[in-house]
Amino acid sequence: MMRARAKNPAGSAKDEKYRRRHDEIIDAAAAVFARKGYHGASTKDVADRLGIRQGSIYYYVPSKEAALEQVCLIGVEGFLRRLTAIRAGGGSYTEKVRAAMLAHLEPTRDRHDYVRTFLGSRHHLPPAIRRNIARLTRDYERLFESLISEGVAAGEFRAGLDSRLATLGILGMCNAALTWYGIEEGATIERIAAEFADMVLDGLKQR
Amino acid sequence: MMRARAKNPAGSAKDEKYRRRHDEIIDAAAAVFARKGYHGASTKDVADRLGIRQGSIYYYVPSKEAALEQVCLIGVEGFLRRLTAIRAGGGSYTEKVRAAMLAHLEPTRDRHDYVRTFLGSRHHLPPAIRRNIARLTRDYERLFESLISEGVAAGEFRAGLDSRLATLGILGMCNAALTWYGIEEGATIERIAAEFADMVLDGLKQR
Amino acid sequence: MMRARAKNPAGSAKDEKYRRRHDEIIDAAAAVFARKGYHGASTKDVADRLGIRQGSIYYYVPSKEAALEQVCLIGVEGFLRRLTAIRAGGGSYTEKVRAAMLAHLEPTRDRHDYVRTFLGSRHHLPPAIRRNIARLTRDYERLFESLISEGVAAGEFRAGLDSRLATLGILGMCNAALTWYGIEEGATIERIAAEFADMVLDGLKQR
Amino acid sequence: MMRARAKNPAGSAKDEKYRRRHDEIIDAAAAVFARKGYHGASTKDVADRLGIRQGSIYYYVPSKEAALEQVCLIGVEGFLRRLTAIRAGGGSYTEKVRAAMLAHLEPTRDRHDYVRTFLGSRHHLPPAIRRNIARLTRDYERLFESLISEGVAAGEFRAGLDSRLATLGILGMCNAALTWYGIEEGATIERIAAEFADMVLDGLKQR
DNA sequence: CATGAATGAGCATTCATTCAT
DNA sequence: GATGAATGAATGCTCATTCAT
Repeated sequence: MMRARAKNPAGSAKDEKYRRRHDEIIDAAAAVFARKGYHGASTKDVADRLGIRQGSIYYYVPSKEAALEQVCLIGVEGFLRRLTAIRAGGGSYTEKVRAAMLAHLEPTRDRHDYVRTFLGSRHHLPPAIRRNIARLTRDYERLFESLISEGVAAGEFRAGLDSRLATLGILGMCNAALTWYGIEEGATIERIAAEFADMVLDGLKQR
Repeated sequence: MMRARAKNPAGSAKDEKYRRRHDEIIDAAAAVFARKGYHGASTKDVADRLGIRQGSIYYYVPSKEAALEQVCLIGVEGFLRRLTAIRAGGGSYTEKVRAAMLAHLEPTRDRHDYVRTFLGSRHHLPPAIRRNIARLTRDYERLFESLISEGVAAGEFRAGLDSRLATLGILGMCNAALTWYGIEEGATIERIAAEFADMVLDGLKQR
Repeated sequence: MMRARAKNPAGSAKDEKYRRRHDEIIDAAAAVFARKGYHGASTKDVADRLGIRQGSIYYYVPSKEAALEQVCLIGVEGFLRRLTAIRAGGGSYTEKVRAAMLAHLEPTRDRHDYVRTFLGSRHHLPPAIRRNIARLTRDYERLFESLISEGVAAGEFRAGLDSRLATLGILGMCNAALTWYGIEEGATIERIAAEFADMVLDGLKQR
Repeated sequence: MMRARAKNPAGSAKDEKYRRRHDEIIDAAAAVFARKGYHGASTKDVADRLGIRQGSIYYYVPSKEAALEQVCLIGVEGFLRRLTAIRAGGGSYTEKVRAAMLAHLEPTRDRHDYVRTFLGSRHHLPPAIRRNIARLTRDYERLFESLISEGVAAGEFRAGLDSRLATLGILGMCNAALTWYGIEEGATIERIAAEFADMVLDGLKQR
């Protein structure tokens, strides 16, 4: 997954310790970026969170921007892979969309700060990397959209459905959960996923 | 409406010119805050956008933070009022939710940068104002939620619906449009509102 | 006394009004310089004190520095003249020193802010003017000192007295009154002058 | 003594180096505050004096205001303590006042810039600290005054003496020395103290 | 006569980054 | 392996000053 290191002392026993520290720093960065935004957060905030000195970060991460990149890469990781698997798997389109929504929400539980940072700060990445990540996102959206358009083609979803807008709507709905997940009481990922899926699949109305 | 001014020399004829310039500056601030985020934007960015010098801003706005406040206040303006009117008006709950979704999306068209800044940067406001605005937001969400829970009570919406989650989902879905409105081709506010309303009210599935 | 004007519209009837406004501005400047110090005071402070706009000051005064100069000139005005008169007048040296102390203190009552500004901010004047004023001060101190050294020569004051230090001590003591005059209750200029004169002339001790 | 540090990494060997640099910076601040006044001095002036960059100061001192506070605290230090000792010690009131004057003047020799800054810039301190220091000053003046009023009560000083004015006069006289100490040739602290004491205790006049 | 509007230089402060040790 | 110390560029903001109207 190409997690570049600042100054990677070759070896294997010591390397382990190095990697651990490195990951702690990225984790702290994710936490403060998620809370304050990339520009609102300082490298000192990150260092303070770990009880180390500001300069020490640079032994593990070459720059603040690189830290953002690494956080974002972890933030997007897996989305595409899992959606690909769902699409390839069995079941109706209804079941696939439901599964896709759950799959989209699960990282919110497991890598909350990473996904939040990705969503909120990815546009502060340097152009090259941003474009790289934008491509991943686009591919992901297209894959999601194909689930819907194929469902329409198969006669399972309503004809005339704008699958692009539907995709953006569903993903937007799910992404919104990042804002209040952990704050709204009793809202587990599973409940959110189920409730949202019921809403968009069957509608709010009484049958 | 309380759009406070930095130094407003009393008067009325010349005052008009002052107000116009003031509004231009707030408008420029909304634009750059929306694009770069509050902390990613500098007062120089705002000044450059107007072809004036950095310091000149301070003739019209007392601080960057105050500019954010003014932008956010314009950003939230009207949401509560219009939703209150919809709720008090006639029609089924289905019609009301549909109307509410359109009403929620319209400011995206008319005050795009303001609403985006409000959504993305309001948590950088000084505590006092942030709390003030948080209250408005909470009231708005509750009002929206009441539309749904009353729809359930009236037997128009599904029993067992979690009206809180439904509200957060619908609003999140609509807010997501701020990200890509103006980029997605052919996606007018009316189409987005209609498509989203169809989706959550009737569901994606074929009947 | 060479009170330079910014743009002096010739004439005589209107000139009166101009001069009045000019003097008001200098007076306001003296007040804020005395309270906040030259660098701690802004031209806006001066304008606010008169209810006029910041820029309007420049119609009457060419610069902040020039305002300081004018305030300082009024602050020193008269000291030398009156001390010269006292020295030329009759009476014992004791009486003359006593009179000189009162004369030195009187401007504190009548032009408090001017004298305070002079004492506290004169070293912020541009070199040329500062030197000019320094000469006045030196002449004044020498004149005062001559009163004492002549008193010694006449056998009226103690032999061995360091007249230079005595002068600096007496003037410093009087100048200190500027700090608390108007605050210390019941301390009129006359009482202060008398008390200080008693102290340095006769000493604190019982005879 | 409470000489707070900006960021003091615990330790003891290296800490010494930090403290030394910190003290150098405070010393430079005292020097430029004494010469230009708090508002007339810039942090760049302080940095230039040490041959470091403006921003580097902030590694040692949290703000310009904090630097002023530290300078002032060093400036007032010891005055109260030493006067208390003099009062508690033996000797006549005449001897005590003489000793007090010397004690008051000694810091002028040893911490010239600190005391000058204290006297000239203390009113620019933030209110909380200013009040704190004002209390110290008041206590000091009262203690000094008690030396005089008790001397009167003991019949050693003239009856009818206004001990408050006498105190303010004596201290003002001594403080004036800050202005010219180091400039007036041959005026050592001891000579100044002695001459001033002779003047106020015995008077200028021949017996 | 005075002002409204703007400027440009300077200021205190922050911050990502570097590097000798 | 990590830090203490410093830097330099940028940032928000203030302020004396100017000038067309």
